Amino acid sequence: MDLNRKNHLDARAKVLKAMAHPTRLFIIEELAQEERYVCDLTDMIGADISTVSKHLSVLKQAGIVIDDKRGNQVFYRLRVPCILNFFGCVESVLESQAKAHSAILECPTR
Amino acid sequence: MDLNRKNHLDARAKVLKAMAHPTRLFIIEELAQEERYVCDLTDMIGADISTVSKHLSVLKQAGIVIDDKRGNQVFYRLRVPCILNFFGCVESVLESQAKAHSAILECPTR
DNA sequence: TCAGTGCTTGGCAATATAGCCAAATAGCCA
DNA sequence: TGGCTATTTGGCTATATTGCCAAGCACTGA
Repeated sequence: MDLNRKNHLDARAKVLKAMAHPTRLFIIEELAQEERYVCDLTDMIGADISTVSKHLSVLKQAGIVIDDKRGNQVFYRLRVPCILNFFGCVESVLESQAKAHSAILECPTR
Repeated sequence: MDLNRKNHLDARAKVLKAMAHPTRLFIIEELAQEERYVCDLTDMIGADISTVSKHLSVLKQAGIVIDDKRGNQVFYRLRVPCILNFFGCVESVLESQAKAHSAILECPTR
């Protein structure tokens, strides 16, 4: 396989991997509504604050969110607002699982 | 967090997780062109056939591909052809990493 | 029925991830 | 300065993932 292509696949896989966790998807959805600071998210998620902080750091590393320190709070927001457009097709996959096992599906029109 | 929402996040995370590997992204791209059988893909990827078979099984479990046995070959194809639409936004994330670190980006028009 | 091809599964070692607690850091305000 | 709040980092254990080899299974064709 072409090295250039390999690098590209690696880069895309990293972004997807960062998104591929329920807590991080939750964070992405919330940040799509409005920016939040860490304690905010921690209350909603109900995990240890250090756990939430680490999830945020994964998302930041992947370039999905950016942080903004104000006083002693750190606010996070989406760096790429379209990130949720993403899910039209994920939803199709999920619907397909609920349906007949061999069908090839139409794509959603968005 | 609402249990219903949690289940939904779990389900979406599973699909993303299945996609979040360079070899599996490669397979998805190839299958977007045309169906392939396992040896085909193995040659292109250059890993052990058992490794490729396991990647295919991950994609199948996630509902992303379906298999079709003909003779003693197994052909795979995408179950949800739109899966590649997915990447417009992933590309934005990648471009954003190449650019100024704090910018909020426009979404691609597709 | 037997050998050969194509694919999957089991088992293993190496590596990565998740989540908690405790400790460290940074900024605020008295 | 000292104490407080908000957040990150280090360290740990439990668990999951990856990729190889070897073994097994399914189909084909002589």
